[in-house]
Amino acid sequence: MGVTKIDSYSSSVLALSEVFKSLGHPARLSIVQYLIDKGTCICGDIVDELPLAQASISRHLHELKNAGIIKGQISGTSVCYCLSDAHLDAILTLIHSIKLSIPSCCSDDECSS
Amino acid sequence: MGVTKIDSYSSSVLALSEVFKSLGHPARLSIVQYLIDKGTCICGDIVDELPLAQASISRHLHELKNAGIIKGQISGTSVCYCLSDAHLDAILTLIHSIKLSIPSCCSDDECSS
DNA sequence: AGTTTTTATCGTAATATTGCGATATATAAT
DNA sequence: ATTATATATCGCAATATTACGATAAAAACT
Repeated sequence: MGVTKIDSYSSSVLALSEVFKSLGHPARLSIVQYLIDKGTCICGDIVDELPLAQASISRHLHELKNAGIIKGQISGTSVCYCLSDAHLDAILTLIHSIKLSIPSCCSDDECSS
Repeated sequence: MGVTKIDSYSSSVLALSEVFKSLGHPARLSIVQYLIDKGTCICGDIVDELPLAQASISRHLHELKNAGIIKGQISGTSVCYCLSDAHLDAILTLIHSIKLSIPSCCSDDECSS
């Protein structure tokens, strides 16, 4: 975060900004989108989906879990992740709202024009 | 953002994550909170509110404007900023929802316990 | 026991962010 | 014209983030 004067803020503002920060990276947002679409994932699913090494995906999953966005359940050798329902509705609403208002984007992915 | 493989993501995901990223810093979130409370501000208002130099506040305002969160209207020697109404409702809902679910925080600021 | 599969963690290099002082710019007031 | 007020930008140093390969850890299978 650079030279952030982190101790100058209330814990409420800090906690809130952590949630936003965790969603403020395209890889982590892609993971959330994947979970919105598919419901659950294991780390390997995302490794297949994004052009990042397994170590990097694991770190991003860890950060999303830290921020309370997702939760993981150990199942054999793998860990099954899903969206934690804490802020889920609000996050979905915001994502939907923002997507609608991004002029350069059509429905889901790239624009042809 | 570190060594981000930024060209591997759709413009939709990139734009969306930019919005989240801009809210993911305590100073910028404090500015948004100020605007929720008071409606408008000039740069100097925030300089009085936060323990940051004028140059830093100006940069944060610029980033919020860049992300489409706020807009500024020149008025004499100062610039009057207010929340842009694009994602406003959705952002308010999310902030409210997250605040409710932060266990260590009571109503607005620090907890006494 | 050894091997495979899956995830997590460590160390490190590359890059981004943050914050500040100094300075530039632009309007308003004297 | 000069001064005051308000904001923006530049250059730099300090710190944070990101990504990777290598390796560890832990369960499942042979």
